[in-house]
Amino acid sequence: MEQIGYTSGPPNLDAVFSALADPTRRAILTKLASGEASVNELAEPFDMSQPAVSKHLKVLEKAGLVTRGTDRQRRPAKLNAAPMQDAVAWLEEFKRFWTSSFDQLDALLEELKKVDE
Amino acid sequence: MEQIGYTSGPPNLDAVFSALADPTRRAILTKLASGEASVNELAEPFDMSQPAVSKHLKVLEKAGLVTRGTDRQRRPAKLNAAPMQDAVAWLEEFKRFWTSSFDQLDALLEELKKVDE
DNA sequence: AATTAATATAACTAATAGGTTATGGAACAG
DNA sequence: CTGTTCCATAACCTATTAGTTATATTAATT
Repeated sequence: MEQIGYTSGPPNLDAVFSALADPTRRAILTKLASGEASVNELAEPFDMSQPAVSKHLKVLEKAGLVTRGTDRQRRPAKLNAAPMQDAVAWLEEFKRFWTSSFDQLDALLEELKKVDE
Repeated sequence: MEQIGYTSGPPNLDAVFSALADPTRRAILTKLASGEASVNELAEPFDMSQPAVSKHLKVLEKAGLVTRGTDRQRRPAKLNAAPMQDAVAWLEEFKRFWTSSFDQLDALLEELKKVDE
């Protein structure tokens, strides 16, 4: 048994990091953190057309960060933060590895000290 | 006094997330976690030309994730993980906010329960 | 001084991103 | 039915990205 990731399917780090690389999309996600929102609601604060926001939502959907519902004519966007765990996991794994390199360096430096004594 | 960020200058989240969105660049960073490396050393494992790697390094430099040194003709790349803290900070802040929204929802649900009693 | 090695830069290409306006379609409201 | 609201899609534009090959630059070697 092998732990593959926190989300179903392969963790698409490219898509997640890429989705997070745009300030409009980060703002959308932040807004969605307080609850579902319709496309128009999301578009309102931005100096941007409705289709532009729809496109951003599609990018977020492909990254798995957003799902869409149905409520009358509205297709409210809902946050799914799970894929962010993939990003966090990569960063933490990186930090762990990086730190261990540092530890090795520390060990090496300790060795060198001993030789000096 | 206000805490602006963990790195000097404005935390360029766009550049950092964008830099991390490419698998080649993540691999380069991972390699650099074990120590400096020359452009050729970095290019070797990839089926990719040297100029392509130089370009990736430039992207990483602009994101502040890599600095370049000088050693004879080599210009070794060195990891600077600090800007990753900006990404981590955004994700943690997001998680915090998201969680608090959940707490609010919990509180609301508790309220609704009470009304039901 | 000439050659080699390591890297950068230029010029080009194809694909993708991020925006626009215009239009289409589904779900209501009257 | 008719019109309106909400959203998606199409077609288009421009800029950026990620790669290429070819060439220039810089430092070391002989």
